[in-house]
Parts: sequence; structure tokens; C-alpha cells
Amino acid sequence: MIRKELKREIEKALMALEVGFSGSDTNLEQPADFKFGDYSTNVAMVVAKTAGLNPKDLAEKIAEQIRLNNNPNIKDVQVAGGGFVNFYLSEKFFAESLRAILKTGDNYGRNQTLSGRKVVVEYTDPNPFKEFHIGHLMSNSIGEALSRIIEANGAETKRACYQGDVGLHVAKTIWGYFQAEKKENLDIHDWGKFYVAGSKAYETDEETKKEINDINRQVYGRTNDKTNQVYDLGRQASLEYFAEIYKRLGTSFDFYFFESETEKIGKKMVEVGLSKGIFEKSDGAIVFRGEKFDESMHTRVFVNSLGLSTYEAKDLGLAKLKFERYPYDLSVLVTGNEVLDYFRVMLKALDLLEPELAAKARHVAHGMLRLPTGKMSSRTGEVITAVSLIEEVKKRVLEKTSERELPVEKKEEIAEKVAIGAIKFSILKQSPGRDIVFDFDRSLSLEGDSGPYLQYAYTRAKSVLAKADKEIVDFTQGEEPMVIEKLLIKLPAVVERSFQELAPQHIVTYLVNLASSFNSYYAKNKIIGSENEAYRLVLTRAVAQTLKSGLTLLGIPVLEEM
RNA sequence: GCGCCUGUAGCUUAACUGGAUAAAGCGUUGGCCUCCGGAGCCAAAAAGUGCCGGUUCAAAUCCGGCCAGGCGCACCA
Repeated sequence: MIRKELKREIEKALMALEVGFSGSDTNLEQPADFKFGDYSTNVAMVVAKTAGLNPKDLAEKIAEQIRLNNNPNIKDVQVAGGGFVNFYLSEKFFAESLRAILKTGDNYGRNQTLSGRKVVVEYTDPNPFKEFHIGHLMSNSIGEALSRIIEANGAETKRACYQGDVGLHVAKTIWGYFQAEKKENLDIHDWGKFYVAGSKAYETDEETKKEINDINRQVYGRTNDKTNQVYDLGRQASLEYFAEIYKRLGTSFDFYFFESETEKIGKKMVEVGLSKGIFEKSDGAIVFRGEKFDESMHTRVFVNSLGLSTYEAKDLGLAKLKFERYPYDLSVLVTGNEVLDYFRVMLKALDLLEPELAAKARHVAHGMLRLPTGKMSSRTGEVITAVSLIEEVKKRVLEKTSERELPVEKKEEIAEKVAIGAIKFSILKQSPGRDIVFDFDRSLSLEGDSGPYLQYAYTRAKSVLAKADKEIVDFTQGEEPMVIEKLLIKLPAVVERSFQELAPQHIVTYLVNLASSFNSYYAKNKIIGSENEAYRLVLTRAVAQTLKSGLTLLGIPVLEEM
């Protein structure tokens, strides 16, 4: 690895100069702007400070020492700014890197930092009997990308989905179904409507509230045949519907957890905690006093006065259940940020009960997808469903391909992949945590920084390779490394950083830069039939490979033509 | 009221966890197809990062105080 090699050069230089070296606070990274070199270190500034030297002078001395070594991978070492030491790598190094990318193939970008470790990622978490809306799409896109990134860092990775198949929302939907059933023949898939009807009636009508509470009890206890029948039908229909969406999105889960199974485990944990004094009784409920530990936390009910686990106890149970099924080293949880405060309290309780589980948990809170009119609400029916969004984007994509001469099925397949890519890109391009105000024309683009832009760059590269119609042979004559080569070698570092920060947007930004520099090169330079054809074909191949690796890491479909 | 999160060109976002001249896309203005795919390319105008202080060789990033928005604060999930 070139990075290690450069580090060694730096250490050698420091030793020769006989200044004390503490590498801990220094860094060696690939700067965003290539005019500052291919790698850059701030070591001179850090060391100069502790040693009481002038940073620029020290930097010059370090650079001089390294130049003396004549490392064939290093073309030049320069000092810039307040004392940065910048490395410029040689043509030989870049030529070898290109060959290495082709050799590595689809594995390019992977590393072994998490080798031997087990990670579980939980995301999406839709509730049966409720709509799968664009908020779930957000969680799914982020969770799937993170799973793939973690996998690429060498961990054995499992995907988990947690679904609320019992609870008040279920009873409301079933009640709505019973009402609708009286009027017409109906479709069990209309649970969105049933839920809206049930929710409204629950809040406005006391009589209905009782009926719905009865249904809730019937569901928990499975005591009523008619309710059971509708419940089983609806639950299965929901799960099948979700499975179809997962397939379209390119996600598949290794574990499905249900609230019906975490409920009892959680309750037991709370009871144990109660006897240890972690929880206390209050008004018939069992509560956790978060504010005792940190003023930013508050009291929450874990078991209600009816003796039923609330969401918080169920989550305790879930952590335990997950670990039983898959003894993980790290558990990543992707949820909306509206549960941020709640999660702090729940995790603190978990920390007191099962410290080793709490220590392994990492929470990624993504922002909310909101409508220009405000927050989405499945209770009032103000939601955009995932399916309707995908279909709408598809329609727009098909308008663009209308003049292309392709069979209808092919167009359909392309439109599907482009639409999914556009949607995922719009979610992944920003750091998770921020809200997205959902507006078609603003947040979803098919041009410029967009999913299709990346897909297009890939198909274009592939098209050139196909047209060249020859075996890629090794080149003898390289070219002065340009931005493309410099970008190509960055992928592994970007993948690692994306894991460290659990931040897929770094890969997005990287791919946009790569695609852009390739498009720019393509516009100005002839590839096929040029003097340097062999080299340029290898370069094109490496770009295609890198785009493919990166897109796959994001869960954005790669297509051969569009 | 208390707590948590967020605030960057007109708009949507980035910025290697404190680094170098704050970077892209959309939109606006002006260019580019006898040439490998125009979902493309080139260029221009456009912000000093909500406001005020502080720490530092270095601040969009850290600290303090304001302002604005969002979310959460007892038996929903």
C-alpha cells in the first residue's frame, strides 16, 4: 500500500532529522484538490509545535530528506501553505494502479478493516397494516447502502427488519376494514384507507374507541375468530406487499423480527431491572427515570399500567433477541431522527441492564422526508407511498426514452432501474440526519448530479469498450496522470471513510467527481484509434469498473445500456 | 418552559471530524454535434457559512451567548 510506504518515508525523514516524533495527531490523506498533491501530511506543523521549531523550515527539511531517498513511486515532494508536505506520485505508480484495478475487478474498493467481525444492520422497519411510504424508502436506501459499505470493509453482515405486527395501529386498521366490509366488496390491500378511518374515529368517537380497544385485546390474545381471520389475511398481504417492494429496491433481509415476539422478552428484562432498582413503579406503570443520569434525558414508560410492554420495552427485547440469533460485534440501527431523544433513554436503560449490548449499538438517525405542506402522516392519509413515487419517476424516465428504438420490455426494464437509481441517489447524496423537503422537481433529478448521470457515464464507457471490439491489451506507454487516474485510486479510502462515519454520501460525491472527469475527458479526447489507444482503453475500463463498484455499494442499479 | 437536532450562493446539497483560494448540481447568461451515446461538454455571474464574541499557527467545523426552524418531553410506535 502506497499510504504505508509514504508513512515510512516520513518517519525515516524525521529520524534522520532527529526531531521527536509522535505520529498520533498527524494525518496523511488524499487532499480534495489535487494541486496539493496526491497525498498530503500536516506532520511538520504538528511536530514543529511540540518541538518549538518553525513549521515551514521543518517541512522543507522533511521534503528534502524524502527527495534524497529517490522512491520510484514518488515523483516529487513539495511544501505548501503553512507547512504542508505534499507528495506527487509517479507515472509508474499510476500505471501500476490501473492494472491493479482491472485485476481486482468487482472487488475493487473492498478492504479488510472489519475482517472477522459480525455486524447486523436494522433498517426500513415498516409496520404491517400501514402504508409503505417514502420515509421507509429513505430508511431502506440508507440502511442498504450502509450494509453494503460495511460488507465491503470486510465484515460478515446481516440485514434485519423489525415490524410492528401488533398494537393499536393494527386494531384501528381492522376496525376500518370491518366498517368498509359492510358497504362494498373490498381489497385487503387498502389498509392505508382503513387505518385513516380507524384513526379518525378513534379520536372523535368514544364508542368506537372502545370497539378498537377490544379488537386490540383480541389481536394480542387471538380470542376472536373473525378478527383472527382478518388479521392473518392482512398481515400476510402486508408482508407480501413489502417483499415485492424490497425486490424492486434490491434489498433482502436475513432476519425479520416482530413486535409480537420481542414483547415478552422485553417485559421480562424490565421486571429483572425493577428488582435491581433500575426501573421503578409509578401510577401502576413501570418507568425509567432518565433524568437521574443526564438532564437531557427524561422519564419513559416501559411497561404500561395494563402490564403490556410499550415500544421501549420491546426494543430492549429486540436487542437481546438479535444477539441470540446472531452474536454481533456491532449493531447498527437506522431510524428517523424523531426518535433520537427516545433512543438515548432506551439505550441508557439497556446500558444498565446489558452493558455489553449497549456498547455495541450505533444509532444512525436519518432526517425526515417531509412534504412542502408539512410532515407526512399516515394517520390523516397525507402520505406519498413508495410505489406511487417509483411509478411517477418511471413515467418521467419513459418520456425521455420515447424516441429511442428499443423493444418495449427493454425500455420498461431501463426505466425501472433508472427510476430506482434516481430516487436512491437523491436520498444518499446528502448526509443522513438532514430532512428532505420532498418536492419532485427539486429533490429528484435525471440530469446533473443524479443517479442517471452516474449510470449514463457507465453505459457510455461500456459502449466505447464494446465499439473498440478488441481484447484489452496491456499498454507500454502511459500518459501523464490526470484527474481521472488520481480519482481512481481513491475509492478504497472513500469506502473506509464511509464506514467510519457511517456516511454513504462520501461515495456519492466521489462517484460524481469521477463520472464528471471521465465525461470531460471523453468530450475532449478520442479514445478509439488514438495513438495511446491501449492505455486509454485500460483507463476507460478502470473507470467503468470503479463506477460499477461504487454504484453497487450504494445499491444503485448498474445498467449496460440506457 | 426544558432538552435534542439543524441553519452554507436565488434553490437543493458537499466540504476527509480543526487544515490550504468553501465545492457541485438546478436555475440564470453565453458557447459546443461532418468525430467513440447531448441523460453530455465548456464558460460566466453568484455565498465568506443565521448573528455577536472567544480559543487556535489554522474555525463552516470547537466553546459561550443570542436568533430562526424542526423534533421530543408518561402509559402510541
